[in-house]
Amino acid sequence: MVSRPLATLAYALLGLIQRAPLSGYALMKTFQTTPMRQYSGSPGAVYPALRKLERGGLIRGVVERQRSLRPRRVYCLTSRGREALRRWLAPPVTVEDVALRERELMLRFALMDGVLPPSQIDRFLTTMSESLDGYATSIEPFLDARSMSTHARLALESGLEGLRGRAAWARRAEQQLRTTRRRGRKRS
Amino acid sequence: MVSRPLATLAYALLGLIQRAPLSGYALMKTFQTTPMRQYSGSPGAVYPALRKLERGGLIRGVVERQRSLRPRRVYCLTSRGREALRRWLAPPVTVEDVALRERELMLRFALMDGVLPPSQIDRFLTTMSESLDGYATSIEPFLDARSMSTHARLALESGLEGLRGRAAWARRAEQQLRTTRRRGRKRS
DNA sequence: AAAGGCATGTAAGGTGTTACATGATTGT
DNA sequence: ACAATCATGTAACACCTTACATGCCTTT
Repeated sequence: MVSRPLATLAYALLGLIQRAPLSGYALMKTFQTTPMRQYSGSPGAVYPALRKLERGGLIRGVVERQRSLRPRRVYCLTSRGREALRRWLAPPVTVEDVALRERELMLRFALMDGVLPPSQIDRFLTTMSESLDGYATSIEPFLDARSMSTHARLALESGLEGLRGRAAWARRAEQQLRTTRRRGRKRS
Repeated sequence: MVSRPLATLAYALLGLIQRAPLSGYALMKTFQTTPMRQYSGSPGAVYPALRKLERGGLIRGVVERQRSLRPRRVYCLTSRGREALRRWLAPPVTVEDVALRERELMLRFALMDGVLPPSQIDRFLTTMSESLDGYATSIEPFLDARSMSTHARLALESGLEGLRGRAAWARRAEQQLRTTRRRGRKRS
C-alpha cells in the first residue's frame, strides 16, 4: 500500500529543511519574506504540517532550550523524508501538471538541485516544455470558437502567452544548466 | 454587517449563470470541456456550491421535469446575485491580487464584460498592469541575493517574465478594447 | 438488454484560513 | 517599563477532492 501524497506545503517544508535544518518559525519567515510566499506562511498551516510530517517520520525535531515553557524545535530531514522528497521531485512533467499545478511545478524545480541527478533535472525540463506546448496547442482551437466573448478570448490569449513563455523558459534553462555543468567540470 | 466574500468557484458559477441560465450539470461540463477547468468541475464541489448560493438568495433554481425522482434544476441569477457578482468584479487590482490570486483575476476579467461599464474595465486593466509592475519590481532584488541557488534564480526569472508579460498583455488589452469600442460607436 | 451519457447528490477526509492565545527575549 | 519580535500553538470554520450512490434517457 502506497501512502497518499502530501500537500504542496508539506513538500515545500521538506525541501527547505533539506537544505539546512530549520525551526518552524524560520520556515514561516522564509515564506513571508521571499517570493515563496505563494506557498503560504500562516502559523495555522505550518505548525500542523510540521507535526504531521514528524508523526509520519519524515522529519525529526530537536528541542533546544529544554527547560523553557516555550521550547524551540529545529527540524532535520530523516532518510524517509529524503525519500519522500525525491519521489515527489523525480516524475516527468505531465500535461495535467502544467494545466492545473503550475505553482507546484516551479516549486519542484526550485527545490530539486542537489537532490536529483542532472539527468533527471534535464528530463524534468524536457517533459515540462513538451507538456506546455502540448497543452497550449490543445486549447488554441478555443480562440476560434464563436461562443467566446472578446474578454474570454483575451483572457485565453494571456494564458497561451504564459504557456508559450514558460516553454521557452524551460528550454533556455536546460541549455543554461548544461553549459554551467560543463564549466563546472572544466574548473575541477 | 457585511457578508463574507464567496469562494472563487461560487463567483465563476454566478458569472456563467449571468450570461445564460444553466443547470448544474451544464455548469460542470463547461468547466470540464473548456480552459475553465482550472476552476474545478467535480460534482462534489459544484452542487454544494449551487445549493449554498440558492440558500443565500443569489440564484434561483427552476425545476424542470417536476414529477421525476431526478428533477433537473435550471438556475437564474437574482438581483442580489447580480449585485454580489458586481461587487466582486468592480474593485481595482491590488499587488496582493497579482501576487497571490492571478487565476481569480483572469476569471474576473473574463466575466466582467456586459456587467461592468467600460470605465471600470479600463480601471481594472490599468491597476492590473501597475500592480504587476510593482510586484515584479519588488521581487527583482532577490535575483541578486547570494542565498539564491541557480535553480531558485531560474524559477524566479520565470515568475518575473510571467509578471512582465501579463503587464504588457493588460496594456495591449486596454488599447484593443478602446479601439473596438470606438469602432462599435461609429457603426451604430 | 446493455452501455454510456445525462443529472443530481452525499460522505469522509484532508487542508487551508483567520483569529486568537501564550510566553520569552531583545532593544529603546 | 514598554514595544516589538521571537516562537509555538489551538479552535472554528470553509472549502475542495475523491469516491460512491442513484436513477433516467438514448443509442446500439
